[in-house]
Amino acid sequence: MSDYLSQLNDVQRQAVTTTDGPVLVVAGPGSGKTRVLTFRIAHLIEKGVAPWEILALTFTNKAAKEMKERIEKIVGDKSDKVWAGTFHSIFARILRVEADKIGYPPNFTIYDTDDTKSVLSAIVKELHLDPTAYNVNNIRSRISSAKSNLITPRKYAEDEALRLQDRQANMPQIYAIYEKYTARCKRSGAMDFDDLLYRLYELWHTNPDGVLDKYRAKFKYVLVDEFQDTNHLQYAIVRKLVHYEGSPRNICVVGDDAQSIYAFRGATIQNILDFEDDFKPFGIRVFKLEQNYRSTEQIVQAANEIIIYNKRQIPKQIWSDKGLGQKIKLIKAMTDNEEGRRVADTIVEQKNRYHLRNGDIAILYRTNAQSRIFEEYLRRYNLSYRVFGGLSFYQRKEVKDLLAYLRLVVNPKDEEALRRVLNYPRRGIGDATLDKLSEMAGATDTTMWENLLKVEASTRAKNAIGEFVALIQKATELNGNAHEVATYIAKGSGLLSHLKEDTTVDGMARLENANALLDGIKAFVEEDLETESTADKSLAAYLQNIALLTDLDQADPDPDFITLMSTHSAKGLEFKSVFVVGMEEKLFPSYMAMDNPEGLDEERRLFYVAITRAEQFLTLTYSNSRYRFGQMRFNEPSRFLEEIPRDVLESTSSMSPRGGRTVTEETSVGTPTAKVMGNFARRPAAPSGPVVDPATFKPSPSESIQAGMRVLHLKFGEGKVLNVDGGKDNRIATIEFKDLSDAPQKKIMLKFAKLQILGGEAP
DNA sequence: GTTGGTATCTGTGGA
DNA sequence: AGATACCAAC
Repeated sequence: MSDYLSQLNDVQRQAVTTTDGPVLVVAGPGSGKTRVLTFRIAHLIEKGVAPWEILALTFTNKAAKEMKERIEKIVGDKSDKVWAGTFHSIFARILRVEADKIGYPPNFTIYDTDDTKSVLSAIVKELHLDPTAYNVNNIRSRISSAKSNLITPRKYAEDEALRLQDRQANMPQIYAIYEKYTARCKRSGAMDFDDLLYRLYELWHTNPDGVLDKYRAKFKYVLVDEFQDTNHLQYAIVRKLVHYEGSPRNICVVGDDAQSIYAFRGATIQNILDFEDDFKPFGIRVFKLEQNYRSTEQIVQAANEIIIYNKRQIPKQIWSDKGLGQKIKLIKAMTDNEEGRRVADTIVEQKNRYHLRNGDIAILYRTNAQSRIFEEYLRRYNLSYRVFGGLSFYQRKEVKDLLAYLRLVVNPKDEEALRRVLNYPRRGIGDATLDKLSEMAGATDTTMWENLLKVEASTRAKNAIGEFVALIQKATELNGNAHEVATYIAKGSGLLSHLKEDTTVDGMARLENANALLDGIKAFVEEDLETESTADKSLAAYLQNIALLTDLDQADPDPDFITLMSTHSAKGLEFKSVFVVGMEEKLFPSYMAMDNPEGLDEERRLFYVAITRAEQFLTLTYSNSRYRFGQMRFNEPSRFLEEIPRDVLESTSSMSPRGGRTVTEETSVGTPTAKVMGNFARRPAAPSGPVVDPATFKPSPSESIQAGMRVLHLKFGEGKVLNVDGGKDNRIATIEFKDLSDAPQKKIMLKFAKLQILGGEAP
């Protein structure tokens, strides 16, 4: 397969074939980013680079999976050997091998967010702190961001600025919690999600036995996807690997500042800027992918104009040649219920009129909690759908309980697992005993497990503990595969019979879930048994396999389903028809982000991500009222709706008389939508920009715009055309606006531009 | 220690 | 509204 290069445009091809030295690819939505990444890897392999010398890091399992599949299509089986995966999974893989060098067992447990929160609340209790002031979510995010910025517990304690912030937030003891939490994780042989990064950094930084040099020699080519979503720590790790004296610096990062949506967990687009600076002395090449192959022009135009409202961005102009396409549809509903019904109605209509399949359609929302109403209507209309995100299978209580037993068999130090199941199902070991155990462990720096048989307790408790320990030990001695051990535990612990006792509907669902987990373990043991006789089918291997999974990986009986997911998880996906729902103030943008400009910009980027998922049809919906916190709330339409250019909007409004049918009136295309926009809360337009009175504004034909002219723009006011680039349909003007102090120069696509010529001729 | 009731908080996003 | 946290009674 060598004609793959012909499937690329010029810039893409350069990004693929510039294999050596540092490369930054700025990739707009739908610009073929994954294609560039996968072709680049394939190209490296064809050039003779060994697959295992290539490291490709992504953010989500989904992205990693897609990348691997696409590489396989080009180079075949060799693709297996490429180190492609999420930051967390690749780093976990390395850490398992090197664990002993940093004082961890190779079978270390990975704590998920729930485990972390549970450890934290135990610590808050032990330190006799007020749990209302010490909110575990807040503590967790403080600790997480400390780790992401390479601040150790000791440094934290010495950092006056951080300590002051904590005092002001009424949580002066965070530093102590951080220290205790770190110690407890280590004692439990456990790492949380941040530790998977942090400990790898520590490993490479301290470099015991020259371990870093080993990986530097191994990974000759490094690629990072979604670079705009990396945090300081992730970049520090990557830099350790490729940025050193004598390194060939074969690193390629791909990202889009406009799609950075994880600042809330420490991601920073500063990394892109730093990357440019760090590698400038080493001949960095920058490629911008600006052609969008996904969406029709009006969707691209809307996206371009929205993102202009953001303060900081890398200048680029995304364009499409897919034709104007359909206008963006706007649906206004009176209630959240009506919103659900009308989205379902529109889906039925689109399916009929355009012959769309369910799989062509997605409903995107800001918060997972919004999915319920859409589910109800889709079910009522008999439309097959699937909800992604939210409570995943592995987060359900009954699944976590069984998993906790299994974790304990693999790693008896795991305190969280022990706390979870020592008295579940009930066997008469209460909080008092648990507290005593914890205290003993803390005092002697041993694990709770080691103290189980020594602890002072009632006869009943002591007997129960004895049986419990015997059960776990016996499971360990079984030495069977994952499924044998799991079945033994599920029965022997009384967990299954306990679940069977509950005959309510919910109770039966729980039993089913526990059985589904056992089935899943069985499938794990049996898969590829013939082909890979050497594959590790132990319980430890199973747990490692699932620890970093998020989505429910069940085969769907009906593969043609409508996708329901959060705007965050939609990144990287595309659908013919996309519904972005709940376009309301305090919801999208989220109330959490509304009070600061950075937060608002991130919400806007999130909206940008959402609308650029659409290939042909984009529908935005909002509701006047919705239930939140069990109460009816009234919200204004989202400010983002106002930022969409009116001439790409088509609007539909409705009245739903009590018990009556929906009356739908379509506003004709092209009519100025003042009537609709009149419903919006009025807000100043562009940040600090002047607003031109639309009544007196008369746009000139775009062909007549030439360099040197003075022009008027509806949002940015008066400016001077510095130059005009590109030909025919895709002429792009660089214009300096005198009233925009921050970033006066804007690139504007003339085809869509609303510019009025004020004077000044082409020289 | 367990049970059952009431009070309280939560409800961005994800590996 | 729904889950969890907490408290008094057994």
